[in-house]
Amino acid sequence: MVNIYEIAKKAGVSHMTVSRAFNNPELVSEKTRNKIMKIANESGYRPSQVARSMRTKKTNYIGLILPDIINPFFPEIVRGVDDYARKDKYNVILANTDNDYEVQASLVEMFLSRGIDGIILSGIAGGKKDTELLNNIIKKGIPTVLIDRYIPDVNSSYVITDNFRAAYDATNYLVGLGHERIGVISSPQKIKIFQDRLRGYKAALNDNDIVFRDEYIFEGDESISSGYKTAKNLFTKYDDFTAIFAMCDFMAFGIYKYCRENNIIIPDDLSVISIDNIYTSAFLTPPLTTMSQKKYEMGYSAAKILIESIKKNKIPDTQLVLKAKLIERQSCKKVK
Amino acid sequence: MVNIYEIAKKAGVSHMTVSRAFNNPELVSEKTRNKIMKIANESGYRPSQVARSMRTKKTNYIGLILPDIINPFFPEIVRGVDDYARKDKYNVILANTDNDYEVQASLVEMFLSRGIDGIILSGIAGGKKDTELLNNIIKKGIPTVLIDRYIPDVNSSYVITDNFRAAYDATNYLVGLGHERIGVISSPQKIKIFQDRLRGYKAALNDNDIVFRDEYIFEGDESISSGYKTAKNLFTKYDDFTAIFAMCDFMAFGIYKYCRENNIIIPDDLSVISIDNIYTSAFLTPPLTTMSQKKYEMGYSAAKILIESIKKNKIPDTQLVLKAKLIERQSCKKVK
DNA sequence: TCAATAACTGTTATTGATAACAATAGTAAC
DNA sequence: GTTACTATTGTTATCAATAACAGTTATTGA
Repeated sequence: MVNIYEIAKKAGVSHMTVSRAFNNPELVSEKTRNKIMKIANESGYRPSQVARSMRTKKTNYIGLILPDIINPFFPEIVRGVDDYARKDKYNVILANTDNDYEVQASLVEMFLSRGIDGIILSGIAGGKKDTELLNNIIKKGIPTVLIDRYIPDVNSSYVITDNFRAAYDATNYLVGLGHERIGVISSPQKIKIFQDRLRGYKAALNDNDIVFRDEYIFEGDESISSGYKTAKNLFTKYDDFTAIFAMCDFMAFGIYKYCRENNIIIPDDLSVISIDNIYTSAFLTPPLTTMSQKKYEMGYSAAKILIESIKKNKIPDTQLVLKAKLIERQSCKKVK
Repeated sequence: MVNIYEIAKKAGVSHMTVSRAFNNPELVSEKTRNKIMKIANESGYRPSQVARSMRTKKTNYIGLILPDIINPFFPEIVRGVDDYARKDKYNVILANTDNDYEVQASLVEMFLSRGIDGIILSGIAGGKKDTELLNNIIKKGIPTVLIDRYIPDVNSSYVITDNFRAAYDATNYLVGLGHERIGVISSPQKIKIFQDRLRGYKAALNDNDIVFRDEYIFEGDESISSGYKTAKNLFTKYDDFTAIFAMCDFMAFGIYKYCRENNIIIPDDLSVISIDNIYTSAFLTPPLTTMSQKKYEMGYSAAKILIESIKKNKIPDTQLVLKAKLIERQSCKKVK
């Protein structure tokens, strides 16, 4: 690859003038600039980002760490991040962790060593070690934004859904259809945002004078298979639920599977509502009614918050809470 | 961030010894090495990848260009790429193009300027400009591997499914169930791999002494909505198909939607088979019978081919063809 | 005991850009 | 004609590492 000195030589100027022609064109006379640009084009010259990063201490890379891109919750987030980032000439380094703490930690090491400008962490679990890791990153002064998670006592930026409200609205919708016995297929309660969803469920019941029962809560792990298993548990213990509130679409997929295999007709025998609205939920039979999370916007906003703070050279401190929206399809029905 | 000189100073050695301790530990005495490593750890020293890249002309980055990560065909590929890459300490830069040629070209520019070590191109359309772009990259000596595409007359590496065979097997499976009037919802025939699929369909008909009819082919664009529209076209023109072969799962999703809205029962009234096996196809009602493409393996192998060739410092020249596998679910039925 | 060799460690140059400061030329004002 | 200023361009140092080569010990064998 041709470098800045060769271009300078061909154009009969110093390399600094070439550098300026690219980075501060207003400092170079139009005539010189045109000449330089012409020669640069002809020679296929491109300023080396590596050399530039060496000097400026900025790489224009942001790291995006998530559990598993195969989970359909994430691609839209990734797309949002990439779209915003590229507008500003940043590139996204994607990495999957499978929620493995060691992997997460080694990725952060790798990113630091690469001098990336900021990190977006999606779906970090929030245990003790995660908290420690996050604190460490923040202490090092690397701008970081969380997506779909927040960690109490850690002062970091994040973008989340109003989870309390989403669960409240979902539950309220079911109650509005006449349901009173509503089971919950819950995501792990050790994670803060799922506690918020449970609180939303409780609050909605309470506001409708329905008694909350702890034994109606069945906890899974966010996978389809755990939705299936948990539904099975639920139905072996009780057979009189008229509705289920699942905390994520994936677990609703598992419920659908269980119901199909056991001749439980959705929505005639059972209403199902969940939270997420992943891309294929509309194509289940019946199409899934769900609280749509603004996944693309979460990614887009997180990238915006991150990159703006990188440019201002300060740690981001924005907390953004987005509203979920009820997508009424056909998995819920009025109870007789 | 602390640099190599500070570590050298603290350890009472030259910076080269520190460099060697990290890169060629066998050249440094155990005693010195341990001391250096201890000090490096305590100081939180990490060799700067940027400076290293500056000198070695290798960045350990690979670029992954694809149309749209939201399309469920791609996440598994991405996962495969990332998994292989990270084993070898490479990181993946992800970028979406929406099949826009300009975006594609500017990404390639960006990647070149960043000095990435290789490119994986997934789902490149294959028109004249794409061919030109690809030829350009190859001419520059940047290792490149295509996924799910190959371009005639361009001598590049690729990883694809045996598309002829996949379509042949799908069609043959339908014929085996007694179907003779089999419509095709086709992906764009300007793309080579889809021509191969059509040839597979024809060959299977031919081998079973069924006459091929051009007017049974309806071309869509790989989206769900085009599957829907194309199905509509098909059913307004004909009402006696017993089966449809869709060239991708997404278009099968569209067919399902059309059928649900028009009281056509799958598989009683219509058998549907397709190619892909994206993650949620198993959760349609009825679960979709489809030829599973080894998406994860495609990504993994492409990364392997690419990175191995990067390490050997030569252009990759491997063409890998993977077999698709029939996943028999419940969308196809014996015809009476 | 000394030369030859092996095992380590060090010095200097280099990578391709930008930062900081220096210098020059040209123009306007006095 | 000199000064002051602006616009433009140039020189040198710097960023943090590795490459290439040079040196220094330590060890071995005759």
